[in-house]
Amino acid sequence: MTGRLQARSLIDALVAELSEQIFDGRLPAGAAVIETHVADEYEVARPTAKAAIERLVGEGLLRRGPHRSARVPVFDAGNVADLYFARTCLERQVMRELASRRLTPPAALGAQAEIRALSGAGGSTTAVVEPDIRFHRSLVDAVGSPRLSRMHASIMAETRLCMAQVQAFGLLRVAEIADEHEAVLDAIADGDPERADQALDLHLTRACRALLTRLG
Amino acid sequence: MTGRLQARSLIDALVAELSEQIFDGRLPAGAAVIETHVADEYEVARPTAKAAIERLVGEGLLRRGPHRSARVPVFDAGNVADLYFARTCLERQVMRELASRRLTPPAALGAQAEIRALSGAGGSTTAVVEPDIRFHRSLVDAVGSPRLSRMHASIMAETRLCMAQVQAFGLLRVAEIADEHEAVLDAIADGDPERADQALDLHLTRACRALLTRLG
DNA sequence: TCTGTATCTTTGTCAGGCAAGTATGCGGGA
DNA sequence: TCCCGCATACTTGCCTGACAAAGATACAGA
Repeated sequence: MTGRLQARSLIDALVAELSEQIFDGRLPAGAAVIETHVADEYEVARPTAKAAIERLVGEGLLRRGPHRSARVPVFDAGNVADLYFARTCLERQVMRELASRRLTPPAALGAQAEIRALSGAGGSTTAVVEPDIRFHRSLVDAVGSPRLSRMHASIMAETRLCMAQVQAFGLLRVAEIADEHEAVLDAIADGDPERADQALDLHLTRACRALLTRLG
Repeated sequence: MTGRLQARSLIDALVAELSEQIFDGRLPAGAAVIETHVADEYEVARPTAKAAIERLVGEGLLRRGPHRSARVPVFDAGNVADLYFARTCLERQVMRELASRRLTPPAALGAQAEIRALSGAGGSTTAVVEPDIRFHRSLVDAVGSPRLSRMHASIMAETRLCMAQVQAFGLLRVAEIADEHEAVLDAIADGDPERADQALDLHLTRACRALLTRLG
């Protein structure tokens, strides 16, 4: 948990703004993010824009080579597979750890409850993305490792971008997601690392496969 | 594997130089790394020094808050524990994966051979650090996930810094390290994920415990 | 002793500019 | 017609120099 008060520098604000544009598609896949344009648009100096872009590159939300403008990454099949492989790697071990401690974090339960509610209401499927991410994040955070949380956050940022890009909302039924989450939580509550591991693996494998079929 | 040819910008060179200074202790734990000093020392402009420092902060080799100078992090017990926890998380899953594929990368075998040779010669124990890191890195790289390799590289950079700081060389016998590595490789070659997982867990747990006892 | 203030250090951000590298379009030669 | 080399425009890498703002420090006063 970061402090309640957060000093936001100009660069921080720019990073946040650009992130949002990337996530909601205003900056489409493959679009060039040019330092001078950003600087003009937000009325900041070029070094400020540059720093923000470099930070986004560091977080994986933008890619660029030397002397080339940064671009919003386009996810191909290999990229999606790698993203989910890395994510699965992290989260499987986390589930094992949580199960061996029988630790079901309240935040995860809350997020799960929200997803359940959405599945009943049959509301917009895009609305499930946010609590879903929160569910996974709260599980990872529960093990209490700052480094692990940081790595996971980075992976999830990319995941979110990937989902937005592939327009993956509606590919999976909300009820299925809720059921799979439930299975993970049950296994953790039972203190069964092996089952928790497999339940999570199934959950992510399905999600990944849905994305891959959409990509062809 | 990155390309054979690498365009090194000034900032890249600075990052490399500062990294070395941090690793070999010329910049001791807690030392402040001040933008203007770096700029003067290497005869570059302050923005250049700033960019290099920010990159090192991003890699975890320096820490800093807003309006405060960057500092070489000091590792306390909690920090070491977290570092090894995150590392173990990653590597355990990797070993499982490699074992299920029966994949023993040649680079890992080479590094292991070097360590064996050192254990026979009874040479300087500090010399084991480099091949040891190479051993673990080559295993992670073998799964072929760029993201995973990147995360691991970041963790290992911190690990190296931590070991240098605690002066952990000589805490463990080279022969023991070699034996533990051998156990991991055997389990992978046998296609036994469970055993590979546990062999690696033991290896890292021991290393971590050695560091922790040194810290008191 | 504690507190408030003045000063110094260091970072955040800016403006403007030159050099170097990359992409693009055009014209000439095979 | 197609391919190759060349000139141009665009973009980034790095620079100098500067001012404002935030932390750190030391000192004087209550």
